[in-house]
Amino acid sequence: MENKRGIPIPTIKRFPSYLRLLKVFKEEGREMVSATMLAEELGLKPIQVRKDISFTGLEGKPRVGFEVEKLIDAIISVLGWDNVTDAIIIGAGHLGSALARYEGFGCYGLKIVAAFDTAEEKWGTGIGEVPIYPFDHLRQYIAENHVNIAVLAVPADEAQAVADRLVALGIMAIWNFAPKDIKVPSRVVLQRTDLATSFAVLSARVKRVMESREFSEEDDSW
Amino acid sequence: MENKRGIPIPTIKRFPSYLRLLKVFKEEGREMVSATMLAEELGLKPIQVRKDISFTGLEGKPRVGFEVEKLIDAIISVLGWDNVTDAIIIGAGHLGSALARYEGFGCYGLKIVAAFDTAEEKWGTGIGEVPIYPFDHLRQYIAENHVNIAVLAVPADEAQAVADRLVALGIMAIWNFAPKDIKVPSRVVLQRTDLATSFAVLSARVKRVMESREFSEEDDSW
DNA sequence: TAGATTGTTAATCGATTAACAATC
DNA sequence: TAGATTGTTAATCGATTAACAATC
Repeated sequence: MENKRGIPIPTIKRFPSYLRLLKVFKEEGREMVSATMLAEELGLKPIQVRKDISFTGLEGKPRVGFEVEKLIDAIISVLGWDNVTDAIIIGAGHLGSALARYEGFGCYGLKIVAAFDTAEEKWGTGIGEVPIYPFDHLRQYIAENHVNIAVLAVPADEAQAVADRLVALGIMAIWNFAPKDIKVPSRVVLQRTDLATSFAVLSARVKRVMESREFSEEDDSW
Repeated sequence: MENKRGIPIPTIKRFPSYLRLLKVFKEEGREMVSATMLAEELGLKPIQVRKDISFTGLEGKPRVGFEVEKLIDAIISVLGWDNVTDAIIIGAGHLGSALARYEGFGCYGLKIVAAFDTAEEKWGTGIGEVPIYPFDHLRQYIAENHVNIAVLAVPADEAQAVADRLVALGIMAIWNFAPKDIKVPSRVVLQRTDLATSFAVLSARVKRVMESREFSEEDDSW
């Protein structure tokens, strides 16, 4: 049974890694897999993997583990990746285009159906299979195609204004790639993928390693 | 004073948001800012902002807050963004190219100095200012230019092999954008930016909202 | 001065990890 | 059977939050 708060975010974040690995195992014809083995491959602790899996509700067999296929289905199900969801990309610049072409989204049940941009010369063209429309078509497109998710890939200084507009048009979730913290009403799901955040963690860890190396060198002189 | 483990990762992750906002304030000519105000703007709690700032070692003034400029410097310093670090991009596909062109890296003290790709037709060309070299030049380039950080933007099935090679060539940190969990020795800093992880959180939250809406509808019938 | 804000210490909360009985 | 693995319950750990004295 799920707890009131639902599955913990850290667990959710580990699910895609499990899923990728499980798909490899399935390809290899493996039918059962133990938490121990998954943990080994992903550099996690077995108990953590077991705990994570328990949130899917799937039960394993002592001594053998879990059915690969059922585990895949269970994870896909809790993530809500079993139904394809349409999404639009706002901003067809370098990043927006790269995202529009990204094939991995298919695995997540995400389908990019259109891109929108202010640049007139892009209208009517496309990024791979994804057509590019003018900004002004947003309202009509969202209404006609029942799009719930928008991927925001516009410059930082336009992000808030565009988000406001998306919210006004009834968008339910915004995946924000702009390097800007935007505000949306609480009913709208806002997810950030911020390069700065990710790089900050890397920087801090690199800095720590450098400093510990300096210390070791100093220690040598003793 | 820093604790033994260093600054908590959640705090590190919030620093870039503070930094962006502080720069806006600086632009506007504001000299002092309170934790209360930063919290308000970013949707955080004042106490959390104060706690985070305390890790920089900067002291504020009761009633007024912190000096904007000093706070900016303090955050840049703890993140290690005060010195420019050279980095190379491995893989000049759509994502690699978008990353190579990304201007925001400058603010983080990150400079992309070269890209490497296996595709012969790309050699000698460039992405914006960034030259593209063949894979075989990696060893020489890293040795001659003392590059410590590599941005990995290759297909998932090549990621591990390329990472192994980078590690062998003495790379200190790998920023992995490939949708694959790779293994590196513990001395190498590995940072993932995984679209699947980010989207998983979004999906789970969207799913939760949808389910709660279903419940509300059911509730209506009572 | 009065009151907003800081910084510290303690309480709370949530996730991870440990311990261990149940199971095949 | 013996032993590896599961699932649960309790302990630990770390981050967030609350409470409050200190300060300008």
